Amino acid sequence: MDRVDTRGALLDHATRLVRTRGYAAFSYADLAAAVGIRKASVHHHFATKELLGVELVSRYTERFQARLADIDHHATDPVDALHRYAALYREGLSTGEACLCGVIAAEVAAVPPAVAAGVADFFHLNRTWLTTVIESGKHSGVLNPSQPPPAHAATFLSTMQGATLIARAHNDPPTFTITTTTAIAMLTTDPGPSLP
Amino acid sequence: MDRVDTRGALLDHATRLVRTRGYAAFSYADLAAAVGIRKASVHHHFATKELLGVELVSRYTERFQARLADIDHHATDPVDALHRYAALYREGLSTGEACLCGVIAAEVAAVPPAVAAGVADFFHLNRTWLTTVIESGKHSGVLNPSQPPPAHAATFLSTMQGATLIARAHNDPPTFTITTTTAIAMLTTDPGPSLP
DNA sequence: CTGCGTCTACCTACTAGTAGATAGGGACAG
DNA sequence: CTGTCCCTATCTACTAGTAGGTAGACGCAG
Repeated sequence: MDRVDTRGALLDHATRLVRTRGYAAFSYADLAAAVGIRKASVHHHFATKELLGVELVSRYTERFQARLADIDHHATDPVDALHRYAALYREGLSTGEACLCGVIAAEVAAVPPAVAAGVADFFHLNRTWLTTVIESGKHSGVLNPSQPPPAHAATFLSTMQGATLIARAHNDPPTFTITTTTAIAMLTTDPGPSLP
Repeated sequence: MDRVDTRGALLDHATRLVRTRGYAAFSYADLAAAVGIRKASVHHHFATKELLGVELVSRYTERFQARLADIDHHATDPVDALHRYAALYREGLSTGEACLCGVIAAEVAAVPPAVAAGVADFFHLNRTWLTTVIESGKHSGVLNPSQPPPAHAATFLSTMQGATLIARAHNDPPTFTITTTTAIAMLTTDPGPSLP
């Protein structure tokens, strides 16, 4: 059969399930029902939940990376890039979806080590990209980081991840926007060491 | 019976389990084994998992609130208060424990509504307390928020929550400290509107 | 006719939750 | 002081349902 792309549909629905419910709280039965096939058929495509989890994270990371490349191509300056970056997290919020890796990070002790490693890679990738953006903003003068760019990158990433979870808990996307706008404003207006 | 405080021991162990594994990924069997009684005896103290979850969140919130009151009493100034606030999150990190409410927020769609409501209350409480601290720091001049204090409070809370999850995913508490120190530094050195 | 995708049917282990028995302690009546 | 009654805490043994995973058969396309 495979008239449409069953494997892709499984990955799509599994991604949505994990991003809303978490890794431990979604099952092959949920996934089979969502896609419209039997549980055993899911196992045909992904023999174990761990294998599915690893692919989920790596596909998510690849797609996220592609979005970062888009930002690199289209952003007018580093400030615009940070706003576009925040918009990536905001996208899923309207349907109750938080960042796949942020969700899995919350239950890191309950997921297979290979899945946890993929999540750590995702965070590392994001910190690296943000460091580059902040550095270029510093050099061009549109950003005024008072601390080393890697420290600001870690902080900005943390803010995005936390803001996503908190805004979703309140079902309140506007608060997410206020939070991210504030985080970006703090990077633009900071002149360095405090004035005498 | 009840020679020692069984109920308290159950709450202690359940808190630890949720903070490391998440809500969905811990079971009454785990909890019973951890405390050293049978599963049915856990049900004697907490009839349903939802009841246990609600009490877990409310007890955590009460204790957190008490810690905030301690900070109010002992902090030398608002900057010190923010450092002490960050230390609250850092405490659990050495044993792999993230904020109970941050963890549950990640799987909010998979927990009973009453539990999710408790988590939302926790976040609200924290935003309110942080707003007060930032306002007093603004008035005394040790903090220089460029945005309204409530916006900074939401941002700072998001940063703490995100930093906890990310630092734990990397098993890297030093990164947590860098992140929180940076977040506080950004509040102290920001002079307001950007310079011409 | 081979092989892929799907199915039915099943497995074992575990889930939350229940039923009913047992043990000990405290209150109180005689 | 003793016997009875109730309450709390625990236990063993169970339920129905779900978890992830497996075996083997069917049908269809190349």
